[in-house]
Amino acid sequence: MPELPEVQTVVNHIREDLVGEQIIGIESIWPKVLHNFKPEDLIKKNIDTHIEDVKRRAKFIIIQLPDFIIAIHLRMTGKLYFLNQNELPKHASATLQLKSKKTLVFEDVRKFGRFYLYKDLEPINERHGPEPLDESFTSGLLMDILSTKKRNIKALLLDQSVVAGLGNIYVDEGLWMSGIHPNSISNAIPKTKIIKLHRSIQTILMDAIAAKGTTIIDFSVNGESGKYADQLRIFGKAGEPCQKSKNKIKKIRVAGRGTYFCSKCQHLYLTSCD
DNA sequence: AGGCGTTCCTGGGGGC
DNA sequence: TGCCCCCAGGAACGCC
Repeated sequence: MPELPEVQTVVNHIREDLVGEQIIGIESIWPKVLHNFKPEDLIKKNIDTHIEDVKRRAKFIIIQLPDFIIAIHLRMTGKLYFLNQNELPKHASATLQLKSKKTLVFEDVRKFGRFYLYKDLEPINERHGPEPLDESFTSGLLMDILSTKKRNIKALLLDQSVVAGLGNIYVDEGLWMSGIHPNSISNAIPKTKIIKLHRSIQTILMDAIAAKGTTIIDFSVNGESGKYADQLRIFGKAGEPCQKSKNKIKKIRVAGRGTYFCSKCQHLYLTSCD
């Protein structure tokens, strides 16, 4: 399940080859993959324009052209990479044909991933919170966010309109590292713990990007895959001993998601005491 | 406001 | 071995 580090890894991987390219065709093999446009709409707009930049915002891959953007969301199983054989993979949802004869393929087993055509980032910005690795995302900002809401902390951190880019894996990791029970109520968490949570989120995301993510991402020929899986401390480890307390890691359901935690290390804050 | 259920999908795991 | 059932989950949406 691609989250911020996995999306950043994809961007880092394809960016150099894509900047300066021209898109000469788009094929939607699974028609629903194009959420708000048709292939002709894109081609009409695209004559003689070059890709200016490829970047990430929240969990979107942003292909920036002079007058519009293509935003790609991988959802659960989306993969975006340059095709280097003749036949398309079994679960190809769409392809972008480039002037250099390269083909960018979007492969997506569960077909949740989508392409969006927008004038600019505004439609994405208006439904997304701050980037957790931005300078503007301070511990003070996180404190404001948590204290002004009375919400389940895991649900809140998964909410893209509150903080952008976090998903199930990195939320569990962050809550474990900062010693906060996933069922805690946001405005009951003490300040010192919020500072710890802030630092944990940033550390975990940076380490995961450095390791090229957790999810196995097939980059075609060299089959590069994320190595952060080796560094996970809590996610997917039900029944194993916690690294800190040796207590048995539990799996429960929080905010509709499978949630891993250590009942000894992670304190449940339900009512404000300061 | 916020929690919860539903929808979209398919591969894979559990149970028998 | 084989088959069926159900689950996993990001985000949008509707309902209470």
